[in-house]
Amino acid sequence: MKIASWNVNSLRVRLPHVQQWLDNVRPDVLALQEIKLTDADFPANAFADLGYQAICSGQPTYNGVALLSRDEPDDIVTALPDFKDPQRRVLGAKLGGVYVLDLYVPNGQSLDSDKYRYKLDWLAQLDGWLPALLKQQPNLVVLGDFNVAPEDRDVHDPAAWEGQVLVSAPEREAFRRLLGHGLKDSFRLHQEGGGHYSWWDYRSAGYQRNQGLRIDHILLSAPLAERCAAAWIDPEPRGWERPSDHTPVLVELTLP
DNA sequence: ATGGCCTGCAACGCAGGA
Repeated sequence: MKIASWNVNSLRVRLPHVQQWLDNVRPDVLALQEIKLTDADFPANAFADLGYQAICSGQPTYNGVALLSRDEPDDIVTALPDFKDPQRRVLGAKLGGVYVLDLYVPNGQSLDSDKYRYKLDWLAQLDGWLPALLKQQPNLVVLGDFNVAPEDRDVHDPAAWEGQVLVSAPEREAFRRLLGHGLKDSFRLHQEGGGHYSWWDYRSAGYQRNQGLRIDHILLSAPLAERCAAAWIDPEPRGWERPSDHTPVLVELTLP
């Protein structure tokens, strides 16, 4: 079972890339973030033509998440429990033998911003939910745009980024707390080295110079981590014409 | 060099991203 995550930075603009990539890679599940459109405008037919069922939690202009799957989605959730939030950043569903929780974690903007506080509160709320969710759904995949580079090896220039949003100590601690529930960062099950990124700034030719961050992640509960045959980043779409600033991240699970 | 670029919405610049 191949599962992927991609922040597309506007599904309206990126639909041709998503279609092309699905056709090339044929994942069983693709989780999208920053679709930036409403449920009414979601292009479900385009995905149906490629053999994917789709569910979506969208809003105008900002945020928005979606799940594309070959299997019928079940047990759908569209928000963190007990967390009033008009921003659409959460979509969970049982797909085949696994439960996939698609997240678009708040960016935080800067350490002195209200949005940073919101980001930390949001991550704390997620942290509080995980024990119950793991109990309900032992085969759990928590994936998406976490907007956190967990370690310095996930940052092209740690000195330049030190203390900034996406790498600050409280954000990294929040990320480590998620792993404390037994979730594994799938990429690090298979790759120890640095220089592997999922996002490159549009400015300053970041992609061409491989100056990026690894902020998109696929976390696996213990039973799935044991069955993780591969985890990788596909940088190719970032090099296409008019790309998203993120590129897809993937895992291959060997399910019984 | 504390900005560069991209998107959406609306209005001819802003908010937001990361």
